[in-house]
Amino acid sequence: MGKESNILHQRGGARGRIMDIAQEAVLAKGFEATSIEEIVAAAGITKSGFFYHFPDKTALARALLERYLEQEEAIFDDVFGRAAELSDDPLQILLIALKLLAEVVENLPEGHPGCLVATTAYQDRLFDAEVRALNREGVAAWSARFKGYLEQVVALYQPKRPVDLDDLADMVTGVCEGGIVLQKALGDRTAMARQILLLRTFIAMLFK
Amino acid sequence: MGKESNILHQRGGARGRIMDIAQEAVLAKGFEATSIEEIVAAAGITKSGFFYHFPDKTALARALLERYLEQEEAIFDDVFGRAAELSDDPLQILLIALKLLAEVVENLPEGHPGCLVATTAYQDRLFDAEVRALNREGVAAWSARFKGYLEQVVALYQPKRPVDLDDLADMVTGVCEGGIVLQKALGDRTAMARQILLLRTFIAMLFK
DNA sequence: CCGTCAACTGTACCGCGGGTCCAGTTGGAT
DNA sequence: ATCCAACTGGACCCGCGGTACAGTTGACGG
Repeated sequence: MGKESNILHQRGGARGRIMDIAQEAVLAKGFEATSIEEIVAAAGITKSGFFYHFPDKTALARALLERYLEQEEAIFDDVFGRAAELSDDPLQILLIALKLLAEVVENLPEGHPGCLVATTAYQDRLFDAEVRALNREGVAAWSARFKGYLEQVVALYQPKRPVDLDDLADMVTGVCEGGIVLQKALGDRTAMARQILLLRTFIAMLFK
Repeated sequence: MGKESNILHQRGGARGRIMDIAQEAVLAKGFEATSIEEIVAAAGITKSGFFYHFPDKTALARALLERYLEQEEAIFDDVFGRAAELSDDPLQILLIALKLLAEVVENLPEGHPGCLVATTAYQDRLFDAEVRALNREGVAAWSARFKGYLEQVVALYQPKRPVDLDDLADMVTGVCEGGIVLQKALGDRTAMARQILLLRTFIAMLFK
């Protein structure tokens, strides 16, 4: 039968399109509420096409989370990489990176669409141990990254108050996640960026 | 404290039980994934019994959110009320209240079960404008409360850095929400309390 | 020019469960 | 004895996840 020609169809194949559509829907409605039928309708394929790419719906969930974690790592690599080109001082790098992160988030046209880690955490009884482990390790990797930067900071700067570096590293993730919830609940697309910048102020205050 | 719902179990009947069971499931699986059949099975009633209490599933969502917001207001009233009995200084009251809040959260046996506001925000396409408005106003009310306390603080204490009071008020909510996500994702029931205490440290640092 | 393979389509089917409708029952207060 | 709130019972529709499998299409290598 004649293929409906959408330019998007040609680029990247159906698998990526399925995942893009599914991710958007999952972040707005939850995983169970996102039906395979609506995904394939929006992707311009058939149900059979879906099951060619994913053995079942849980495989889609796993693939979404894996891809999301990779994308986030890439964003952090980019932001901290750009920050490291602008300064040699670990504290400055961290503060610049947080500024850049706030900018990245603010420049998203519709605001941050939501974090798959948060949705997964709030629906973890839907998923198997593998997906839950993936989520746990994803967050742990973020915290480990931030803790690494913080350790470089405390090697040079004495914190004004005693703080647990693990908690502070977790707070970077936590403020992002909380900022997204605020943004979605309040319908205010600038909330997340403002929360990141406020955390940045606190970190600046803590070390100088 | 949630004891009222237990009383309701014995006196009133199934409505409170339905809501308790539904809330636990919604916070662990999402709204759509929580089936009416599992709720009524756990509550020991029939499907017809459910629809006697709620015209449809969305009415359950609205009732859950309304009750949740009231319960949270009661917790904040309690925590800030107890804090106000221990000091007359607005900053001390705020710091004591945050400490008490961390204690309340830490003493929950299974950790914080999750925030309905966050689940609702992450599934808002499931709900109508009324539920979304309820969620927005609930968060706005929390922020307004915290901003009120902060205004009393800045009337006496000069912040060490310029901060937007609205953003700081939002951050109390945001850190709680982010802390819950961390807790769920990491499987660490102490994460939320530690995040609240770290925010407390930052606020203390900001004002003295 | 042919064969192969990946990437699908088309069709038929199953079972579960959300949701609707409504008629009937029960136990406690008045 | 009556009334009503709080249910029960059962029939029904349909959307959706998932299965099964045969057929189609177009690019590419030999």
